[in-house]
Amino acid sequence: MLQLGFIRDNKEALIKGLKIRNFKDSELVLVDKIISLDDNRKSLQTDLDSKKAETNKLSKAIGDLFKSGKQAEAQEMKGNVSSLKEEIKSGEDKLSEIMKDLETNLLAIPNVPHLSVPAGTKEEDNEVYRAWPKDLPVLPESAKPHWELATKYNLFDLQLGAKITGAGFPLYRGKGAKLQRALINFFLDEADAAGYEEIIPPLLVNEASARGTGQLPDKEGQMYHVTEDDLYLIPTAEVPITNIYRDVILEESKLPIKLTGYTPCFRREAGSYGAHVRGLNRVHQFDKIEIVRIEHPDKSYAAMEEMIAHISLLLDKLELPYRILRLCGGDLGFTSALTYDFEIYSAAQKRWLEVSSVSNFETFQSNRLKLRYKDEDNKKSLAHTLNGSALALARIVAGLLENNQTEAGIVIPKALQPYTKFEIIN
RNA sequence: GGAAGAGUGGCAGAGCUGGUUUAAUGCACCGGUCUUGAAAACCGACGUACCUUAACGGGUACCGGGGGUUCGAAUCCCUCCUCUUCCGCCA
Repeated sequence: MLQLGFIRDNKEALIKGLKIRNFKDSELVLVDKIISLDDNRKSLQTDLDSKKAETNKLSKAIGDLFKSGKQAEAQEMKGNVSSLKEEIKSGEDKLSEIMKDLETNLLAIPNVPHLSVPAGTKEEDNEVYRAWPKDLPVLPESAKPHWELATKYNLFDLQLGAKITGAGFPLYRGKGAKLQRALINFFLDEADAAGYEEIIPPLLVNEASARGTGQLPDKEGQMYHVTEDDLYLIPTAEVPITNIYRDVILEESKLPIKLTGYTPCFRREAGSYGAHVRGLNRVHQFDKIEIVRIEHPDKSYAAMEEMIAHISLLLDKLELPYRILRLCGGDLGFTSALTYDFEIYSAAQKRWLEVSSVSNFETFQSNRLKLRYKDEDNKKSLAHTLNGSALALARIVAGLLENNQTEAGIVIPKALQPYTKFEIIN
């Protein structure tokens, strides 16, 4: 959610940004509507505040009269307050109505895209930020997609997952399970080495947390909802980890804050189906190591570069071909100012698979979280929040299996061998 | 799940028979005096959000959340949440 002050002061920049996001003229009137609602809010509040000040003064006077025994005068004054009270009551009703209206409209405004965000409406418009510098691997015709390899080597079983739970809940077994565990530990160790504090958060969150990071009310249908207790299964560790700092005012010297956490992630992915979701390409439950940063506004983009370097290193160590995309206005998430997607190349499927998404939310998320820092002069400002996957497992596994298949079996990259304790899956 | 108790400013902790509490007091933090420096002592400032003002300043709301009673609520009532202790269940 954007700050009202920002919208008022940067109306032109906001409208320009919304156009990058392909807002139509009919939708752009929202901005003026918000400003005029806020005007109403201000004048109404000024009016209400002065009326309340008046009643406070009168109440005090009544108390003094009672104390000095002037009952009759006190009673008379009581009568004078009642009309004022009625005006306050109706004013408050009106104010809360305006506030509600204002909030609804404010929630419809996405984050302002960073200046580097390219225009565009679809995936193909995303800009290749860093291409894979070498030739893409080519596998023999006999190469198999990962779901066939999984069956051949007994690594994971989608039918069993479906039997136990439903489609999209893979069951890993044997070396497939060990590979998962190895990747999790590898990613966590790398994050630790890069200075991120490890967190094991709750996997279910309450509504306030889901709201804090912006999953609600925007992506309601994406999350599994435990209605009995009104809790949500986390779609990403970003939610519980970032909410550590909900309603917090940090000392500026505490910045930056760097956190990481491994969690399973649950996504309903309502409405997805088809060839692109076969195997591990898109599942309801997958494992992910997330990195989260809370940064000073001046340093958030430098931090973002660091995150990109960190994730690149992981993929280099895993010897996977990858490219980095800068998302266009049409593909950019609602809450993000700038997002880079990492895609690995699956040689068997002959297509790119998204394995990581790194976003800078600037103050969009921290405004809703009420996450601030105060500087030496005690001035409070919203911090910038960023996060990225480092990395998401399911598709990494898909890529490893496919790209590393040989006659002898599937070769485990050197960097991962200390974790798997085996060099080949055969 | 059952019973009892409790939730007050960064922390500790009064107020809780409704009206000099504009939330006492202590500690911590910050500024100052003193000191070669520090400590101690003393003086001062010391929450968050919003409205208003060019600024100084003024105003409103907030004592776990929400609602109610009253001219007036930290204080009374209702409701929800959380924590502590005991019991039950349990990896």
